[in-house]
Amino acid sequence: MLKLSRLTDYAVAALVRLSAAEGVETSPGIAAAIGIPEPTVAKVLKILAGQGLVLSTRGARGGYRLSRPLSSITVAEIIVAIDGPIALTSCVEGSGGVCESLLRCPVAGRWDPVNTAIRSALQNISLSDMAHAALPRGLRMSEVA
Amino acid sequence: MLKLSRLTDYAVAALVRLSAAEGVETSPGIAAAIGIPEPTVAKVLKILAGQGLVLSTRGARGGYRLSRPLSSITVAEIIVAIDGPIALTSCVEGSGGVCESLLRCPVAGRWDPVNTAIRSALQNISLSDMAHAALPRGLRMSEVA
DNA sequence: GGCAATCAGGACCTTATTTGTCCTATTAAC
DNA sequence: GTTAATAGGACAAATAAGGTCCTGATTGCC
Repeated sequence: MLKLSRLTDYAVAALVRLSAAEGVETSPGIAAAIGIPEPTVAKVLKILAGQGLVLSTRGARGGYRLSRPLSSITVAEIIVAIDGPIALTSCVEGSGGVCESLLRCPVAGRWDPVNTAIRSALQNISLSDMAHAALPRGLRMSEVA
Repeated sequence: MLKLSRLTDYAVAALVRLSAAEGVETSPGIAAAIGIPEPTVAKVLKILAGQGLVLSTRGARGGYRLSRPLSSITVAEIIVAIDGPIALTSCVEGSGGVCESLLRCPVAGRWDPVNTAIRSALQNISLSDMAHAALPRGLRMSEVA
């Protein structure tokens, strides 16, 4: 169905929430604010922290805060952080495993333009675009619908 | 991992193959040509026929053929045919079921720009672009990488 | 008219992925 | 030292995808 994981959705919600909080907020606090179970939110934040999208402070009075403004975080970054590299087909995963029908496959390697087009589209949408429900820079609704 | 289903991959391979065959080809014939098990290829072809992307002829000497040239079939069409509508999050599926955290969700409905950007990107790549490993019309590699 | 080839449609089982939860260790404030 | 908080990983359950097979309908050929 070409959809992204639910965790990515949670990540966006958490980041937007963090931006609104303007400071350090704890995992349970964020969970309550966006209405998602705490353990799950904690998991997402840990991943985001590992990728450097949020900064964490441990210990009492600790919590998470954004490492940069929403406007400089792209949707592509979040997807990569949570779901891994954006590669629509296994052919381009570069994971060493070669598709067994490669020799006969008439489209071997041909998904690359599709992958790059998707990446490009996602890199041009920042989280602040989403927070404001606006269109990405340079695009008009007529070009996109 | 934001990937599309393997069946979509098979569909592309089958359609490109059908284009090369230039005429009617049977399901087993296509399966042999692209190196994918026959039952699975048959399943894909049935879906494609149902969506009008290929025309089928029943009975002896029957088979499948393209309904239009490759250049007028977009990647988006294939994905929609196999995987259903392109909607990255369940929020926008429009399936009547309302997300239970909708009221608190700070990004409710905000994925729309992302979805439209993805659709736009996929609609600008035709199967003939893939068959030739070329870039979609109007785009240069520098704009996409 | 009968036989063989071929698509149509759906049921079904198996496997892989994703979710969500929990447990233990570590860190820092008071 | 106690409490509040993150770090990291292990794990079971739920969901989705993939693949196979069976039965029925249609058409060409002998």
